[in-house]
Amino acid sequence: MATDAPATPGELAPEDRLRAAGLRVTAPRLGVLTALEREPHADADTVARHVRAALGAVSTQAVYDVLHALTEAGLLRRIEPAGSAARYETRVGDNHHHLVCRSCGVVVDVECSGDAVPCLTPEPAHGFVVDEAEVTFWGLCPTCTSESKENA
Amino acid sequence: MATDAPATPGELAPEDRLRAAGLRVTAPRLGVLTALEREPHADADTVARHVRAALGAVSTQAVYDVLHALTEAGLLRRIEPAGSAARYETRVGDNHHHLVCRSCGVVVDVECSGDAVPCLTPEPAHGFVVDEAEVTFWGLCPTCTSESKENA
DNA sequence: TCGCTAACTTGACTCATTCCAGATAAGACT
DNA sequence: AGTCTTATCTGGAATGAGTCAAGTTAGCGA
Repeated sequence: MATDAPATPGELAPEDRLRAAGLRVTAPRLGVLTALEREPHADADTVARHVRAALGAVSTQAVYDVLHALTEAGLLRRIEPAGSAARYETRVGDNHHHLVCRSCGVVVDVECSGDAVPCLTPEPAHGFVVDEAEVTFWGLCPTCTSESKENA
Repeated sequence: MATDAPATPGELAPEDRLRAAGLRVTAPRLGVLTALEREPHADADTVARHVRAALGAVSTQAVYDVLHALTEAGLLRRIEPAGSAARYETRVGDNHHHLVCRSCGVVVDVECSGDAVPCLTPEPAHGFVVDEAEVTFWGLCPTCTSESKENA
């Protein structure tokens, strides 16, 4: 069997992604990538805890530095749902959106409906040069829905 | 001429909107509503400055309380574009979206393309009960676009 | 006009994140 | 292997947005 198979078929392993982006391969960086593959949409603190569990001591600074560097390099995408700290994910490049639970804050990916990009261009763009359309769906996750029913 | 005509035709004056929502009419609340009608998409701090300019001393806490109460009551809508503090607007009830400048942070309203609501329902909602689709367009405003051209 | 209660004041406090700056460690090109 | 850089570490301090708590003020219905 292959060692360290990439999480997503067709994608490079963490190490190779770093190299491809012209970044040095370091333990904290691999740790951050691995942590986010294991738990997508984690915030900085959660990532730090994962990385520390895997590698031992890693400074908070280092985690923030890595998250910034990888986001800058396009290996991570940073999302910031209203009301929660910044979260990161390794799914980049595709146009997917997010579904956020108002109650527990959990975030799940949703594909952009259909294969076309529906809302990518607002009609009269007010002179803006638009480069991205971000769609966030708000609601209640299955767990929180059933919990609120119980209390009703 | 009518005194204190509502800002939007067909809408109630700030005072009446408060009463209609079952809220007490107080100077800070009227100040906040007026400030946001004058400058939509202002953050808490900007609102506080406007209100103080109009009324004299008003505590920061009062401004936050008012913003929360009015948001709760449905008189304000809170938006939180990534990277900036929470902003508020008095346009509620209609399904409009936002265009945010990556450079200067300015926010402008965009109508939801067409009259239908395009992206309101993600297809397989993963069991979520979705109640809102928030669309944010990112780009450069006309001013920042021309400035970046000059430096090129 | 009175009194109840919602709304406001003050001030301390949390939390995520950033900045700083010198010292150390470890990739990677030669 | 050696050197040059780029990352990371320690750890302290600062920032900005927003919250908590307890006491005071004032809207508004009776």
